[in-house]
Amino acid sequence: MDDLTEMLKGTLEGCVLHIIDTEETYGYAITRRLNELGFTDVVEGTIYTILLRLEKNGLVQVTKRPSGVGPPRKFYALNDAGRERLATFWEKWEYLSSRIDKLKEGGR
Amino acid sequence: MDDLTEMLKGTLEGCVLHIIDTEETYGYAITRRLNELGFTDVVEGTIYTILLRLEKNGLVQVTKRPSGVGPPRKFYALNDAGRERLATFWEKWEYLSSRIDKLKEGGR
DNA sequence: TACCACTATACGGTATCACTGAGTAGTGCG
DNA sequence: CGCACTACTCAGTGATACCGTATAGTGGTA
Repeated sequence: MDDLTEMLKGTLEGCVLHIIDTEETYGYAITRRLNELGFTDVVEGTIYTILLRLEKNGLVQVTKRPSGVGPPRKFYALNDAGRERLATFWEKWEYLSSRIDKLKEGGR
Repeated sequence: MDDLTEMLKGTLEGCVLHIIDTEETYGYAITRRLNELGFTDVVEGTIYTILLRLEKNGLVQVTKRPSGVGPPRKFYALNDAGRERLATFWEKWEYLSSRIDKLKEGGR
């Protein structure tokens, strides 16, 4: 699938929030997970900017832990604000995708 | 529904292309149509920037016609490049929305 | 030892897009 | 005359994903 960059704006952050919500994890692993899930072109740099933003906006709790196979990892977990943001994301996504699908069906 | 701005990136242009594809129409009317379809916060200025971009990128054919109730209207119709872009948009949308839905279901 | 691959994060800069706000202009109605 | 509605333009803003480069730890191999 060619360039999804623009379409990912607003949604990629939501995907990251969702992954963190299902399991406390770190940037490198999140990137690999997204790649598996079909977001094949997403690279580490993109995810790290999102994670730093989440941290700066107070949506996550961060824990640094040694790795054994490389530099220490920063594990992320959602706090209450993060879970709220995630819920809002899904609401927006449902709203938008339903409108788009309706538009496609030619309905009004 | 509160701010959808970021999530609309990449998709709003596709919606405009779709509307133009179903009927030769103009900016003001496209805005009203989108408002009816649930994109309640979309305003004229946003649509005009998209239309000018489509024109600049050679995806539409433009015809100016007098209105009777105001300044002349610029009617837009898709050309071959525009129809191709629209098809690509739907492919991307299907791809993205299927991945997001799968992510939400917790599937892999 | 030296080199490379893989793991892991940070950060300055860029492009693109939706959006804002201000301006111009035509018609009709009180 | 002023106001509402119609209709378009354009310079500037903010948010986001992405790129390129840098740094650093571990382990394998020549």
